[in-house]
Amino acid sequence: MDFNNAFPIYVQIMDMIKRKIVVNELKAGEKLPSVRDIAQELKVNPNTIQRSYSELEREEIVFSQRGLGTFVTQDLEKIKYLKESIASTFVEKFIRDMESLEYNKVEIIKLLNIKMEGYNE
Amino acid sequence: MDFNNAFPIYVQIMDMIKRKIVVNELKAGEKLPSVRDIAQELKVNPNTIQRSYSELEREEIVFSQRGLGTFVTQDLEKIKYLKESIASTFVEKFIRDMESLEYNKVEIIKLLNIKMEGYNE
Amino acid sequence: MDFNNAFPIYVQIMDMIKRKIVVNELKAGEKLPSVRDIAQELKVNPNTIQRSYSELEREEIVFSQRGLGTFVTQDLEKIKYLKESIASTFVEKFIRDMESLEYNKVEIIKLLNIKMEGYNE
Amino acid sequence: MDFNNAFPIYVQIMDMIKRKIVVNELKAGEKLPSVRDIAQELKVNPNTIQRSYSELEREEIVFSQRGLGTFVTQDLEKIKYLKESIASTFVEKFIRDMESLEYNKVEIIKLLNIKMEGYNE
DNA sequence: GTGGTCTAGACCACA
DNA sequence: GTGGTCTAGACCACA
Repeated sequence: MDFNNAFPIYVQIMDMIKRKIVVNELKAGEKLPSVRDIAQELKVNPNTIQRSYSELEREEIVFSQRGLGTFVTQDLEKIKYLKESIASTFVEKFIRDMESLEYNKVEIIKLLNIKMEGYNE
Repeated sequence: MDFNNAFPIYVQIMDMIKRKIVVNELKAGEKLPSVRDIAQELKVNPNTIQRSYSELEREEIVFSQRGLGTFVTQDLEKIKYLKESIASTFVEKFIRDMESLEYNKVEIIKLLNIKMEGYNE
Repeated sequence: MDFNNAFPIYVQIMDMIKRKIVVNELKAGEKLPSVRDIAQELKVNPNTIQRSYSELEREEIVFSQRGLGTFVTQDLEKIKYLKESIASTFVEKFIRDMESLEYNKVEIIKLLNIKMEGYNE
Repeated sequence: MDFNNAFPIYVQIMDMIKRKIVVNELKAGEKLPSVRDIAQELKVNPNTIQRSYSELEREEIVFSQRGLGTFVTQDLEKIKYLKESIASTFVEKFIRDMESLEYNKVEIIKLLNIKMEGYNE
């Protein structure tokens, strides 16, 4: 993972963890790596990871237990909702990009269909 | 305009100019700002702008005339093609993002339609 | 090597490297001297060599690998083609020169034959 | 005309005048432009032109007459010989270039023929 | 160590 | 004034 400076690093780490959660790479109730481990792996300051974890906890996507660690929420509805809201930002970004090129609704759908023609899934 | 460090500045400037060209903010044959002017405006070194302009010239999106300036190509087909290829990268990025969330083709189109319901255009 | 001012230094360096490649002095896949080494040897600024290398990479005659160095292409066809196109420019220049002296086709061939009489190869 | 620094300017001017003589742009016996005129036109120091003229006189290609000016030689044989020796340098340069690419006699003639196929003259 | 990018500043060619 | 090239020197990413 490498960071860009468009967003704070702690936000980029939050996004990475959210992505792992919504694709079940980190399962409901599963323990996240320790702050120290992840800090070492990503070569960032432990305080930065701590901040990511606290914000995720504030968003109720993870919860921490003193002396045990930090865990993915057990609330499957919450995870489903998280996934939908991430998808939502992708969709909105895409529409904004295409409209900045002055493509209209019909054209956007058409281009998307053409590009996905090959895909089965 | 502010730069992130995910891509070289000269590439980000190229992208900005391309965007202005495809939406006709910079018209076919129109003179671009001088290297020095744009450098001052964006607070980057003139060499960096020079690099952006040279690369754009290599891609035949602009052409430069010594002592006169740098100009948008006169080739409308070229501009049309540029617009389509930028749109193409947006579409591909979007599909990749959605698939990373494990959405399939039908779901992607559906989400897009829902989000664009409000739009008339 | 000494430079004349008819062409940019970076172009003259490109030509020198191309010549070495087509006569197998630099073999397919072989590592080129580092930017810094060649800069010191030719007493030009590393940025100028960097420019030569980038342009050669754009022409797909060399490829660079971050942290490892810059290498001659592995594509023997490409090298063969390069040799032919350099030869082509020599032939064209020669014809232009001779025609500027108002020699015709038959005379050019004749003069060339006379001059090469001594050669066996 | 623009100069490169591979050869002294006075030599480059000599070459230019020789070329004009051998293609009859400057005819046998014709007056050359005055040193001052040509100096002004080429934006070089009159002494440089003077040197070119003196060298050309030493080579008996021009002759000067006090108070009248400098004139192309009347000796047509001399001009013919000059033309042949210039052609000779072109031929030799060409052969050297092609041999540096490791082309042999047969290949050189062949390439030349191919390139001149289209020409009638 | 190796290539890649960027700034600062100079000078040139061309109009 | 405008683009083009070059030097000097810094810092970064990657191995």
